[in-house]
Amino acid sequence: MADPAWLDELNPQQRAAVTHGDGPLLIIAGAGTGKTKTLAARVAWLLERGVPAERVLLLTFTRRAAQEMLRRAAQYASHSTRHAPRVWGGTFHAVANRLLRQHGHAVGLTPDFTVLDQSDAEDLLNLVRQEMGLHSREKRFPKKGTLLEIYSKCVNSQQPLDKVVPRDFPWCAGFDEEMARLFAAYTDRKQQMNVLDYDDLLLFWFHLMRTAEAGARAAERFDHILVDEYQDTNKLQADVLRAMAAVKRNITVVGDDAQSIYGFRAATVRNILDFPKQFPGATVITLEQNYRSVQPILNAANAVIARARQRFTKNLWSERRSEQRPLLVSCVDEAQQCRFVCTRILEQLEAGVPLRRQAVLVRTGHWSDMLEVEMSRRNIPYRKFGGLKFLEAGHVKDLLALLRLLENPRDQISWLRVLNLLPGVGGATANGVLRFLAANNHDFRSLAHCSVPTAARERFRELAAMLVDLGGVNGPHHERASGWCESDSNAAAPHPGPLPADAGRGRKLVLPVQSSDLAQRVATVTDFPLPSLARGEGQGEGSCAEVSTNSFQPSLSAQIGRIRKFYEPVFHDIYDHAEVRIRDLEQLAAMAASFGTREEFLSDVTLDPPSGTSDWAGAPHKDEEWMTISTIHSAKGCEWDVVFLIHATDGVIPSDLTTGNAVEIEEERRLLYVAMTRARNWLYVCFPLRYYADKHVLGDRHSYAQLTRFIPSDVRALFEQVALTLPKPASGGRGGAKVETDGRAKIRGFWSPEGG
DNA sequence: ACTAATGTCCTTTTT
DNA sequence: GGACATTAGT
Repeated sequence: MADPAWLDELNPQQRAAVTHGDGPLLIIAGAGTGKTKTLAARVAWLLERGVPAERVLLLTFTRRAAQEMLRRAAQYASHSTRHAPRVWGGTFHAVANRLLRQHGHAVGLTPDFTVLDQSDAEDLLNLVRQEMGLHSREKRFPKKGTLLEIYSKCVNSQQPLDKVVPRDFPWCAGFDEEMARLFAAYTDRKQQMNVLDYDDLLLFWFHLMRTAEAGARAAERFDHILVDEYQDTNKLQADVLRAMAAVKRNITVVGDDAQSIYGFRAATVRNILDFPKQFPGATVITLEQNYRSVQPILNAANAVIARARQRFTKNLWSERRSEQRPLLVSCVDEAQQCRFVCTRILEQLEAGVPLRRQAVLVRTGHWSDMLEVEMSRRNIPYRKFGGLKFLEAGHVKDLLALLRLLENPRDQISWLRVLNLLPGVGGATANGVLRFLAANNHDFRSLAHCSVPTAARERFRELAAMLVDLGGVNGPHHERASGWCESDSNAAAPHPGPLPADAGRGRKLVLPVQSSDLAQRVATVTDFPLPSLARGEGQGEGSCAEVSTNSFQPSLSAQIGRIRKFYEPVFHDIYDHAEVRIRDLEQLAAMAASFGTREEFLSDVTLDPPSGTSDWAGAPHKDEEWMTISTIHSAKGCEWDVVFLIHATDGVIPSDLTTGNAVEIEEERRLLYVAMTRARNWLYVCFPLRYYADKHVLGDRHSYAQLTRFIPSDVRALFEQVALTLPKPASGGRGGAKVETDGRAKIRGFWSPEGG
């Protein structure tokens, strides 16, 4: 077969990677070496060679990356590659979600599970913790966020508590026994609720692969597996992959150990370093020619990473020459840093670099707060990625909770959130209602007979009416004792992770509720099945057909419309600034319009949350000009002509919050490396010398900062160094900062706090 | 006995 | 500004 013409666009290493035949392949692809292009071309090449698109699996770090790659694969468009969209593409979690809805029965799952996002998982963990009485101990028990981190790290690294806690959470020592019990209870509760958390998606996929029949079928399903960003996978993911590739061994992984920045999520650089051992006979190809950055930027970046240990040595080089070295800008304080960045952005814009080709990068979301104010003031449009998410807004979560309830009436977390919306309802009443629901097979119709305090009565009635209107699916299907159907194979064998041994068996639904008068009363009023439900009593014996006659589901938009009819009056009662917030609800509704089913929408929203505040509407923003503000993590895989890294101080990079162990420090070094290698032509590394202490702390104290330790003096020499100073307060406080090495700088609108 | 309002601490990175 | 603990109020 003749090679397609587009192969000529590739350099020899890229071409070797793209045209690699069968067998394991590791591509070490440095920053900007055409990794996306190579992977996309390989997909296209496989399709050209006649591999059916649906037998190719492309695992990426974000769904967006998958889409981009498949779009590019389709661009190498011969007739056969137009099928690229039929390739299975997505994140590990999204693919797990898809596979488990189809084959989950082999590990005791029914296809109607819902997925908990992080905050839901934390809330559930907290609920269980409280019920177990672990919150009131003499010594302070770890908080929910920490608990979930610990749990998650155990699962994802496949290591037991007593190994993880001393190493990564030394301050939580001494609670091992309680935590083990807590995590077991948490696992049980998820079963009762018919929900999976993020980690479960991987965990159950892993166990699916261990079942004889379904595991073999899953492994059979794909002829080729390609994995992007392999350096950011964890042990559990690697185990899943090994099982998926066990039969055909056609696995291609691409990554750069120097860009591994997800250790906090249990990603381990060992996966990529050990790949040749894990897959004996693997071909290793290294891509070193960088097509992105000018050489002076690479020189600086190479110098930063040169001091890291344990890596595939590679030195990036570029044909893009330039006289311009990256700039190292020391500012007097944060305010000056903001002014400098804004001014330079506008200068670059005038010089012909559009806003979309410029970006500001920060270590954590809040470090751009002051800059955002300044940018708004100067009318510089921007979008922010990473940091606070749209989904975390209370009112958005409310609406989603209502939607989830319809999907999975046993979702306690959503119930608690929804019930707390009602006036006069707190934890105790909510618990009572939950108990009541449990006793009535979670049938919405039973709510009509549930008593609640007077203050809540009217709204509660409206809620019940709404749920009954929309909740067609509510019958025997949901009445199995645990919602995890009988396991047909007992392959869900226990392992170091917290999957319970009895995952497949039926489990009695017992809600451990603190005894409270009201809860007892509410529960006893109707602690018997309602007449209309009696037929559903026998453990899941009702046929599904019987349910479906009752389960006409209105369109998703109609459902949301009906929900809003109930929710918006409530919403106005409890939130300030309703006018602003209501737009979010509209956006949510607009977004949902493009989804077919409720399940798809909910899964998508939890597995691939919109990353920016204005990420939702999509098309309307197409033509607008805006620049990017992003966390370094979210900037992975991106590039811009001009990049500003701000707050490059010690204490920010590396963060003061790291526990100080060498592994974490090394990751921070790579973070800096990732940030620097995003830049094509201009790189500004900025750092303020002085920080004003929080307003909460002692008056107007300030502290002094230093440049990050990852740019020591010998590396500094590779930068053009710029020191900004404040002007003398002669002209009544108005003036401009002087850029000592660059007289052109015109910084306007500057108001010196010291000078005034 | 519950809910709602007030007070105090800390504040990564993301599927 | 939000999470958590505590107190005031119904």
